[in-house]
Amino acid sequence: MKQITKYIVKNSLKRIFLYRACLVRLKMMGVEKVFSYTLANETGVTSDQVRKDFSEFNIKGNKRGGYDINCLLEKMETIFHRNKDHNIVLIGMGNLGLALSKYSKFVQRNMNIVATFDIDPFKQKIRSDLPVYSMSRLKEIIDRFRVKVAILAVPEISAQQVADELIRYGIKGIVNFAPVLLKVPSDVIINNVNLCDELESVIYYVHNLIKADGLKNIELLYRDMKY
Amino acid sequence: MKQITKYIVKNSLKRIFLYRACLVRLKMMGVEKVFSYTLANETGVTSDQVRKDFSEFNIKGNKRGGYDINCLLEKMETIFHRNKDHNIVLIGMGNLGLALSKYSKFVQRNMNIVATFDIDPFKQKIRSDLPVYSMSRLKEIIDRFRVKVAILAVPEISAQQVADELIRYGIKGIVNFAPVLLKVPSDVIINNVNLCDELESVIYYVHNLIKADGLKNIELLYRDMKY
DNA sequence: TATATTTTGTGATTTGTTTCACATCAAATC
DNA sequence: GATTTGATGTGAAACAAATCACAAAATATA
Ligand SMILES: NC(=O)c1ccc[n+]([C@@H]2O[C@H](COP(=O)([O-])OP(=O)(O)OC[C@H]3O[C@@H](n4cnc5c(N)ncnc54)[C@H](O)[C@@H]3O)[C@@H](O)[C@H]2O)c1
Ligand SMILES: NC(=O)c1ccc[n+]([C@@H]2O[C@H](COP(=O)([O-])OP(=O)(O)OC[C@H]3O[C@@H](n4cnc5c(N)ncnc54)[C@H](O)[C@@H]3O)[C@@H](O)[C@H]2O)c1
Repeated sequence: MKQITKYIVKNSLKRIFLYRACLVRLKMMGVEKVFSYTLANETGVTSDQVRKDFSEFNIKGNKRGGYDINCLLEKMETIFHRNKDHNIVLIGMGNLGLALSKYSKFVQRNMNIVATFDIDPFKQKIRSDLPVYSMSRLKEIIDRFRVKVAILAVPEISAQQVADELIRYGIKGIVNFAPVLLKVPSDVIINNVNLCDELESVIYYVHNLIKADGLKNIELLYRDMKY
Repeated sequence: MKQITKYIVKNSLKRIFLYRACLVRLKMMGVEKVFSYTLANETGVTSDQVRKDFSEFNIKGNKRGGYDINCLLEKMETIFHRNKDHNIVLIGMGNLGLALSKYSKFVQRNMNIVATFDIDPFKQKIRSDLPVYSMSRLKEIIDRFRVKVAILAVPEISAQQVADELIRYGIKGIVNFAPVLLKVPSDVIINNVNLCDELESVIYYVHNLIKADGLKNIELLYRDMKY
């Protein structure tokens, strides 16, 4: 029970994802081991940071020998519970939901959208690899597939109500695309993805960059954009 | 030229977006002024944080009287250059690109996708509010509409090459949905949106949360998920 | 007009994160 | 097998962000 109390900060988690993507690429290229500075170069962080991050997750390499890519990837799989499959539900088969339902990378990473849901009977006829159910079957499916995580792609106005329903049926984590802050119990994880904000912040930085033209240490202006 | 050297950190920028969304909502409800703790309550941060953030952007309120919502919103518009319109191009009209091209919130925030592009002649026939051009017209459109920011929704494999092209034509900021780290000159802003990672991090936190069931200060586990 | 109250704005302090620096070890070389 | 070399791993130091605490100001009240 000890190490559970230790929480992992979003930024280092994000960097770990970066490292992993890079490792996968290197592996495909036939590379078998890496040094912290290889990963650092590829991902735009410092090698210290790479090692510190690894140490945070208790990942060990070989002094002088660097890290074995296979070991590294295996360790990461365990850390991220990727040996198991993860069943997901997707609510809202509008423009965005439809795109997400067709996204093949989720499956490649063992994250399976087992079913999608929409309130609109018309949407329920969408020809797709995935079934589109009416909301009345939500509980049944969540129970059957032991779903713990949901993707929420319904309009702003319905987001809270749908979230409440999901949580009532046992959902513990939501990736929320609606631009609202959901009110949820403290044992439910919400990850808000707000694409307007993402676009707007780029515009903001670009403008400042243009105004600051000629500034030496431009990277200071947007150093947190890195990942 | 003084204040330009001061960079704004992504987190405080994100919080400002939160405050703004909240202010817009309150305004619609007829509210005219707020206190830092009102905003704090609504957005789940502390009132100190709200005031510190405001002070970072040089936003002033009235001692005892709080903040006037209209002034606040106006100030924010200026800070975010929202008095001007911003022309955007969208590259890649696949599943995701199509959804994004139909997203009405961008326009509501003065961010106009003026044209979309795809290499696939078939995609160029998509019936949509927006024109879908072949890549050969990219330079022309970027010049004509003085576009500085692009949304990149092409496959991983083409992302770098398309980014290079965009930058060659003068694009200074990219919201990149392809799961690759683009190599770009230091005066170009990249904002990577990696939806797999977003989903996976929720799964990670949910799992740890379930394991840590009964832990007092659960919020520690995912405090950086807040916004 | 004086006093109490309430909220802002910001240095000071605490807390958190990254970078530095170097001991430690494993391999390569002599 | 001793010595050099080159990498890891991690406390210590430096830096950055969030919280605290309180003076200053504006309003309400007496
Ligand atoms: N389209 C985009 O590219 C995009 C980008 C970023 C964010 N978003 C956000 O994602 C959400 C969905 O956007 P969209 O463009 O797909 O909208 P949309 O209107 O195309 O789709 C919403 C879908 O949700 C369904 N729905 C509505 N109420 C529901 C309910 N109570 N239960 C179940 N389903 C319900 C609707 O029938 C519809 O099919 C919105 O909150 C939007 O702000 C969209
Ligand atoms: N579909 C999703 O929900 C989703 C979610 C997250 C991330 N992404 C990422 O977004 C990107 C697009 O995803 P998608 O699902 O829409 O893929 P897609 O294959 O449906 O669409 C990609 C589009 O890009 C076009 N294209 C390919 N090469 C091009 C080039 N050189 N120049 C211009 N256009 C080109 C293709 O013709 C196609 O229309 C991918 O990198 C994907 O990993 C997609």
